[in-house]
Amino acid sequence: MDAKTLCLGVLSREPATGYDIRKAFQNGPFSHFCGAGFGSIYPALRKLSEDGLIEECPSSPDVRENKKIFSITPAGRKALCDELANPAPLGFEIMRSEFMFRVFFAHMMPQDRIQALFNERKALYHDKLDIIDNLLKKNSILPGEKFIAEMGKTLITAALQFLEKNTETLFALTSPEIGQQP
Amino acid sequence: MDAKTLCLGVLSREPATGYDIRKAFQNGPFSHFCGAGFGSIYPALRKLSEDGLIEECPSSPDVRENKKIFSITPAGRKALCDELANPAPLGFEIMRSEFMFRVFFAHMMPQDRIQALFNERKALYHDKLDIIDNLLKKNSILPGEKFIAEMGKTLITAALQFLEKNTETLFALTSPEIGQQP
DNA sequence: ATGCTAATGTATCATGTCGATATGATTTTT
DNA sequence: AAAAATCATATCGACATGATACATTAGCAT
Repeated sequence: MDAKTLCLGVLSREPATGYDIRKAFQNGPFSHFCGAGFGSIYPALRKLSEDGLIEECPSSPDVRENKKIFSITPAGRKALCDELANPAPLGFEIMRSEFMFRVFFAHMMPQDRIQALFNERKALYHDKLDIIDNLLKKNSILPGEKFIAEMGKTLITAALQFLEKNTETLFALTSPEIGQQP
Repeated sequence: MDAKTLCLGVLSREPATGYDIRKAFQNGPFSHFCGAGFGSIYPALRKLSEDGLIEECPSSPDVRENKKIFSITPAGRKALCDELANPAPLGFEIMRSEFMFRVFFAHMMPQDRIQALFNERKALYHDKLDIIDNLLKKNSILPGEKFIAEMGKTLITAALQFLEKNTETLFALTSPEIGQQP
């Protein structure tokens, strides 16, 4: 699932600029299961444009110059449908967590540093929950979108609860004084 | 958190070949929260070697020729500790799921295709649970490792339960006959 | 024995992605 | 009116990914 398909997916909902698309990945409805940066988005938009899957909306006086609003074309919508229905085995299901990597090596870290990690991670989970809760408040939400938002909420809530329940257990098992052990 | 640090982390547990490291990311104790392919691992091992953070074990007659077993050096262990204790804000916490991306657009897909997706994803979750359960059976497991394995188990179980509980809800909300809607 | 398949192992390449950065316009705050 | 935040496009180097190539070893069936 490359950046082109991701952008096409975002644009299938409503016309948007490259900037808007990035927001959809950062804070928006896609933020908890996919993403892309400018370095992927702008090249993708160029290619999609060349292939006629999206097109630039005609400039209008009330829109800032050199701001490019793209909308999906019928061909683009078909391409997205085809890609979605593609029966090839599911590709990525990737969980990458620097938090987990660090906690994995808890025995090599000073305990106050682990504590800080936990607090930081809990705060981030709360932020993500807020984003999702806002999504769920919209009444225009489609079934698939709703399902995925609720799935995200469930997973993040589970992570949060796990952290809250098991923090003390971990601390009890790691000695406070151990920091560097070369 | 780059490939070098990831490899260093794996090697801090026991000496390993590039191939072993990849297995640790694919099926091993790191498989549910980080990863890297050969294209990242071998260059990382070369650089770590150049920097003296790991070293190649001397060849022995009972080990196959041109098989390179690396072990972490004291300098490498120190570098890992420093990196782990680094108080810079946590970097990645990335969830990328092609499954979620597709289900998000459930209204554009034939219902039997969604059903197939669900089954495929459930099977993968079960595989991952098996891997983690095997990790938890080892009695040499360290506290951090155990914590992360149990966190992974919790998250995957939550995902699985969510899918099982809510499949029917989603199906009820998406019309069976809708496939392509251009 | 012999052939066959799967697993082990190192390595590289084209392509794509990430994070940082540059640049400037517009809006909001002070 | 100045300052700060946000909006918006774009590119660059460094790195990651997935595919592929190639060779060895182990198991195992015929």
